[in-house]
Amino acid sequence: MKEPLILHLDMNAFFASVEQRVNPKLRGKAIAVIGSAERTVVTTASYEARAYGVKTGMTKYEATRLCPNIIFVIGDNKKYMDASEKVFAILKDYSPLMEVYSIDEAFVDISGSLSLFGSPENIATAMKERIRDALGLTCSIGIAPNKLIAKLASDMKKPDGLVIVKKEDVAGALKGLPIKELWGIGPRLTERLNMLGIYTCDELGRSPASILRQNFGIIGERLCLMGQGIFDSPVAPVGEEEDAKSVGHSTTLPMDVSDKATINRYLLKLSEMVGARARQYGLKGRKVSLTLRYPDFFTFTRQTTLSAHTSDTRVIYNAAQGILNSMRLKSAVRLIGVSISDMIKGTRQLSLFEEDKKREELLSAMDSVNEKFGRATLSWAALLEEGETSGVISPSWRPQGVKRVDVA
DNA sequence: TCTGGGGTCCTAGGACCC
DNA sequence: TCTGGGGTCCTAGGACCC
Repeated sequence: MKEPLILHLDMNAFFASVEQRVNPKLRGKAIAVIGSAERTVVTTASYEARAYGVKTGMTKYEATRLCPNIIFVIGDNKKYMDASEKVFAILKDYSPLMEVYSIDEAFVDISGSLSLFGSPENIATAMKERIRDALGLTCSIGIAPNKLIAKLASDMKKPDGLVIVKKEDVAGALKGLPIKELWGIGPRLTERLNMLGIYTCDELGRSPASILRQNFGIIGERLCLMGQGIFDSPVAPVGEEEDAKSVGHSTTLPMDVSDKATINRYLLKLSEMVGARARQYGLKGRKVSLTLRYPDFFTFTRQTTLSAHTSDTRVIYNAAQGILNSMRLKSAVRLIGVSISDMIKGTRQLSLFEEDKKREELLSAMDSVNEKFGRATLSWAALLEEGETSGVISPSWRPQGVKRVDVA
């Protein structure tokens, strides 16, 4: 039986590095990739900007205060998707067991790759060289007996790091390590564990499973094992991913809006984005959720269950609108979101009624145009009419986030 | 000129049925 | 005039991740 050997790769300051590659004027400069022109936050800061303390999640105002010369770049997910795919293609050359974890992270099970490619060091070094040659980008790699420790290891040295934690060194790596460093232990769990007198991973590993189970239920036992560096979740290779369990889009409005007609236009836009993507995936959902956020950031969700699964824009829109009409808004809203869940694989059954058939043909025609010319090219008439007169949705309005997932 | 967007998983409580 | 409990479905919210 082979020793399990898992590699985790994490691209360094990915979006910012891609922008610096594409535009030489940005190289060596403090830049931050942001989501949109206004009401946005830093998505990724370049290392030059990080030196000033600029971090993900900061507002433009905060970033500028720390680093007056910072250059803001509005993100272009297509670029990052392209770079991402090239990176993953390289990784796949070293093992078929490659799991894409996010746009800039992947796990590779290299247990069976050693006879072909040599030592773990050789494999990691080769990957890094090829990524640098092909894309001009650096990454950090961690190699360990499982995903948990591999992810920890890739985080230990940045940028351009390579850290290998052997089986016999796992306990040493966890000794004295704050629990919040572990994948899956966030601020809330850290606080609750601290209250039990548990601060480090080795303390977590030594804690009685019964105490943890009592306090954290089903995840208690897992926590104890994680503290010991035990984690048996396998690498789920590309092509064997599960279907999406929900599909949603949300947007923070350029300004707070209380007018229901305006909110409805956004609902229609978001419903179309959700429906289009669900149809692209061949999925249908039976629950429709509406998320709203007030200016004070109070955020809440209301959902409704449909009588049948759908990916039809109109059905999603009507459901979202129904939810909206059933409540009384306390104030203007700053964010609107629509999502569908409780999904099934869309069975390509023939419509019973001619009306439905026409609708489906229309939807599929719209999708193919959207594929070619971008999401916002075609829209519902109501949206365009209202949008022009009110000016709230400008013709250049582009849904953020949709490209990240949609552009192949 | 405060505070993005896309997800997964788990829990808790109420309705309803047997 | 009281007593029960299991199971499912549904909604809402929160923790966590990138």
